[in-house]
Amino acid sequence: MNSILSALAEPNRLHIVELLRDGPLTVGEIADRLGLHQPQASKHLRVLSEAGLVEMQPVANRRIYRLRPQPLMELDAWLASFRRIWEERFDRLDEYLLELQKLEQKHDDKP
Amino acid sequence: MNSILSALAEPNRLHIVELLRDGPLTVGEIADRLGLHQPQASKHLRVLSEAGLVEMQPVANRRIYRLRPQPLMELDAWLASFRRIWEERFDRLDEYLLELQKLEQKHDDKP
DNA sequence: TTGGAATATTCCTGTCAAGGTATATTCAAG
DNA sequence: CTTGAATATACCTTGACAGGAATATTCCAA
Repeated sequence: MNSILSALAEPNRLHIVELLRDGPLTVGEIADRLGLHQPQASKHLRVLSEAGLVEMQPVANRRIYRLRPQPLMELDAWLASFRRIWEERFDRLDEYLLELQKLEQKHDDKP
Repeated sequence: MNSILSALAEPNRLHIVELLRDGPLTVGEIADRLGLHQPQASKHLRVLSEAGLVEMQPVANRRIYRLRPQPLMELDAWLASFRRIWEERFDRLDEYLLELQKLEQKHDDKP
């Protein structure tokens, strides 16, 4: 979960993932479209690869990179656990304020 | 989108967000549960706040922090654009290989 | 078999962010 | 008004990471 998020947190890498959403690409094409030098593209792809976000298939000289769905599915599952917050307007602030108040009162009790 | 991801990429901050999923908390409580010093907790909350992931309401001495759904909804929407990839087993690798082959042939044509 | 294209790796450097510590601020209670 | 609790901020140091440039590797074609 964490390696996924930090992989996606880098703007160029996020951009790469978005590029690959439309289909596989070679390193050179990715570097071109992002205006990156080839080594930086390779390095970003390495990070994405270690996070499991992409996989590579060599074809002669080139390396074709494509998305792997699993990490995105994990992220989706994680997000799902928050969905009630916006679907049910789940808040609990009032509840929490009451609890705080109770704690204050207990604190005031002299034993 | 980017500030959201980099905010969540830090393990302690991800943890804070998960804590707040169950309801609002004060800075001190958050620091306690994560085993953080109070200043670090405040700093992480600042980052989360700037990313719009949390909001704060002062109550006397304390600051109560709670989740804000919107950024998580944005993340969800972004993820949605990838959902076809794993729902339809969308791949396009074969397509792409064919395209590559065509390019090779064109490259071989002597004008 | 030699050359050039495509890619990965290495080394260097600068920047940024996180933790630690000290301090400032605000508030309630006595 | 003073004290202590809760929180935010500032400053410093250190480690991680991204970009740049050079180089190694692999493969195809002539």
